[in-house]
Amino acid sequence: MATIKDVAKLAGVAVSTASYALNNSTRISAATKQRVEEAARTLNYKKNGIASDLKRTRTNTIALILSDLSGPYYSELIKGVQDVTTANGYDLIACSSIGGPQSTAVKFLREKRVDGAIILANNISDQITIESAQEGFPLVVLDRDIKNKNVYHVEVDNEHGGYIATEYLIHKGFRNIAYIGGPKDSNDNKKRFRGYLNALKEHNISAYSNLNSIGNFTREGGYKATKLLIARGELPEAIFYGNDEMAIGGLQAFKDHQITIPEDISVIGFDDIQLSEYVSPALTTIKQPKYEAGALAVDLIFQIIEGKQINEKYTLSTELVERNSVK
Amino acid sequence: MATIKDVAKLAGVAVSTASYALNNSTRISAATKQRVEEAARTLNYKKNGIASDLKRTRTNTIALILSDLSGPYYSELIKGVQDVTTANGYDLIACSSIGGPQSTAVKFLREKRVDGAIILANNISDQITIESAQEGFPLVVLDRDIKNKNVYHVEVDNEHGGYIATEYLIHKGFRNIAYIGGPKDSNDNKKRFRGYLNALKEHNISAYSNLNSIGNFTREGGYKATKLLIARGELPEAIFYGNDEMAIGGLQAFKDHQITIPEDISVIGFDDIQLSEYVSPALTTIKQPKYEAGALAVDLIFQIIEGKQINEKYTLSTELVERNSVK
DNA sequence: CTGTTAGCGCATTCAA
DNA sequence: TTGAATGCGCTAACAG
Repeated sequence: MATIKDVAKLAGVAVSTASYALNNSTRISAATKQRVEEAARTLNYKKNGIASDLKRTRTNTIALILSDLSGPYYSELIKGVQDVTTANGYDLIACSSIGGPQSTAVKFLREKRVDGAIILANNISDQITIESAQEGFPLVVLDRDIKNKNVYHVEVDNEHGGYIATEYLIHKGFRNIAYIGGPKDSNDNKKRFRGYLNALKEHNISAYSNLNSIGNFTREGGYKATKLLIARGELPEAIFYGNDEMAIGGLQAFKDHQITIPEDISVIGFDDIQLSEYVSPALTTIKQPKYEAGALAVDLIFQIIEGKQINEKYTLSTELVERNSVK
Repeated sequence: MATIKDVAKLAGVAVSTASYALNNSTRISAATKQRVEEAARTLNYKKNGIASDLKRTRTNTIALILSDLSGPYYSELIKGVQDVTTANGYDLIACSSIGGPQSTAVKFLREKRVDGAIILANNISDQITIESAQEGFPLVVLDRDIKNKNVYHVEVDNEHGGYIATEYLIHKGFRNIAYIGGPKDSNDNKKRFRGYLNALKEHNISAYSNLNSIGNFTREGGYKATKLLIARGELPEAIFYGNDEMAIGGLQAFKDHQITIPEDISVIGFDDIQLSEYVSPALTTIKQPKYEAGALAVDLIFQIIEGKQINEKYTLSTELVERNSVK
């Protein structure tokens, strides 16, 4: 494996000259540059990026920590991250936090292998996040609240989203509205539920018997929770599912029982995942500004890298998407 | 930022001792080890992974090169890659090849930042792939044929897949079968088309007027190609779309024109993406063994790293998934 | 415009 | 069991 030394030797110049030539420094004459490039080509020289990074004490890359590289896929959000990173001339790598402390994600978080990181991974502990955050290593968290120096936070307004979902159902004339929620320890879920309660309270409507923290944010969870609801025999007029996956599971359960949506019962979800447009009926839901969240997250990283002072928390707003699952 | 020197100083030992202690060498007494670990903790020491990698001349990580981190999402394939990588104690990072020669992917491919790479990115040129392949840097390509030393190749049998798709339609009694294809320069597309032609020829059926390389493998491309077909006025009895995305676009176009599937015309796709199960009607398609392909790809990397001799090409077979889009 | 040289932070060899 | 010394490959300050 040829190193820059070999290239320099073959070109008959000093190592530094070779380095300058290869890195497009202006201080090198065209002739020398040519010679060095030619030498590099004949030796099939490839620079060792690791050595380069070590020397410069920066990597020019940002890590995106995901709970699982194989999905669930926050496509829009990643697009936002990707676009802004590229626009700033940085590189982006994605890694998974499967495996907890042994995971690739933790390795990258801990070992200064990147210049900053964005975390969108519920399976990474707050502790690891806090331990990794340091002066000069900006960390932006997207899916939780962490109060800690050097940890910044972008979130969508889940509470208000829960509020407008419920408000919408109330405006449609429903009074008996159930909330089928996700995991108890999910921050997003808590906030959506709170929004739901607030909207009800504002209209002096009492909440439907609690089905929070039963659906687990999965399609299957939504299916089972809905089956349970049906088995109880007292269906509400409308259901607000904590996320679209659960709502889609619910749609399936209703279909199994010949209950038609939205004629018999109205359904609203949360997230606006791609699938929600394709299920039948198309799912009315709350859309999150995912692209913007991703873009903002990286933008914050760059601001911190540039030494600017920024807030430790940013909140983006949600929006109703009307489709066909509410009567 | 504390380095290992600082830790050693605080613990009152030599740097090497600190290194051994931190890396669980047996040659360090328990007492010393404790002292070093404590020092590391109080200084909030984090090792510099880059320096470590440079010294050891290996990174213990594999790169997965994708055309775009934000999808299209080869979920199953990535899962295969991920599982096997983790099982071998290696780390996995994903990076995108958007931006061509300036992309993160190329940087990782060229600069020895990883111990091996798997390429699933149509937007990376053969030339870059070939240039990057070297002794000691195994490269596995998943979406094209490259004949070159040190480049290995895992593919699904697209030709046979195209064959069984067409064969299936013929068996259902159709004679007038169109193929709507993807990009002209796509290897997968070429092979699927060839399989289509072979099946027709075997039954002495002539091909429908060529619509190959019109659909671009995108939903929108499939939509437009189908619109064109409809505008022509002479609909075939059945259509074989080069991939599911295009087929789904086609379904939409037919819906726009009140043409019902499969009553009026039969449709078959290729890939078995997640969505194909949810569209209406559910899409009959050809399933690729994606998980296996991903798993095999990494497995090959490890075999090469271990110095074993392997074939330069592996082919996996496809399978028909019957749903409701063929009459 | 080009060459000499000192580290970047760490792991590891060799002596003690 | 520990410590001193070396160098992984590269960049950049400095000198010429």
